[in-house]
Amino acid sequence: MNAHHDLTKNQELVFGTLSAADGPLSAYTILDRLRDRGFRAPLQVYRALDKLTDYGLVHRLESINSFVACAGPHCHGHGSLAFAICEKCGQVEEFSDETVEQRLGVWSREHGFKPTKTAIEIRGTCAACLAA
Amino acid sequence: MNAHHDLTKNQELVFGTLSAADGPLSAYTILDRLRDRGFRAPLQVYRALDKLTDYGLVHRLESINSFVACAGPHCHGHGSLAFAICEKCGQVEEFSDETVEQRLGVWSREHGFKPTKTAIEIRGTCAACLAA
DNA sequence: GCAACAAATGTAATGTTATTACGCATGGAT
DNA sequence: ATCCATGCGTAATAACATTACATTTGTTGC
Repeated sequence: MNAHHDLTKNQELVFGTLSAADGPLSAYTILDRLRDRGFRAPLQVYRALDKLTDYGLVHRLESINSFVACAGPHCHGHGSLAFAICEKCGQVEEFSDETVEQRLGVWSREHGFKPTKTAIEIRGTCAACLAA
Repeated sequence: MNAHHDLTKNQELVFGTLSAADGPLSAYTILDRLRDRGFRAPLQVYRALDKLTDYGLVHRLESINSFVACAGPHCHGHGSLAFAICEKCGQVEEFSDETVEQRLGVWSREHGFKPTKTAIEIRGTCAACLAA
């Protein structure tokens, strides 16, 4: 589940759209951008997104109901990524922190909680927007 | 913004509903539970929830579009709370971790990012459900 | 008290996000 | 060739959230 997947046509289109975008997109925005490639229904997008997130190629930003292409190879092998989302410009920075992961892991172990998916999302204003 | 607020009638009703619930509720579930108290429209709920979250009495769980009453006094004075959400039974545990907060704060400072709201949500299976 | 202003409310309509249901097509594996 | 898993197309609907506008209530200063 970690390396080059053979994406289907729809998955390729959705992934391409997300990769080309300069920020996160909602499923419906993706749909709109793929209308002239034959997309007609939300489900076509959601199905592709499901697989792409399974593969780890795409991340869902829970707090803004949007999706981003994975920032790079660094995100593989990490249990939990973190995102900083600028509410001014919409840009997202993806990062991970060993210590944070570890602390959340400790909490889970101590409480007998078995985690499957972790969301860490900081909303605020990015450096560029603060400067402007 | 930290102590005993005078809640309005609607805020009281919504807060009461959330406090009485044994887990997170969606806005529409709250609406349904308050129909016989005169609630008719989603906005009545959303408006109350906005204030209650401002006051820190209620937290929004971004990853499941739901709301919970604050677990206790410990949550005041914390920048970022964390939640463990059981996908089996729907129970939520609220906690905070100094180290996690600190690490995310460090990242923000180092990247010139000014955070306003942070969501940390672990989804998985709780101890009780694992035992069953 | 009362005018002026801010906050909260009621209601309707609409916008946005996500899923269910059903049938068909495709591509291996036996 | 049949079976089965996966993917696809389409329509309908469910679930979540906001905008707009009119009215009421509450507070402040006079």
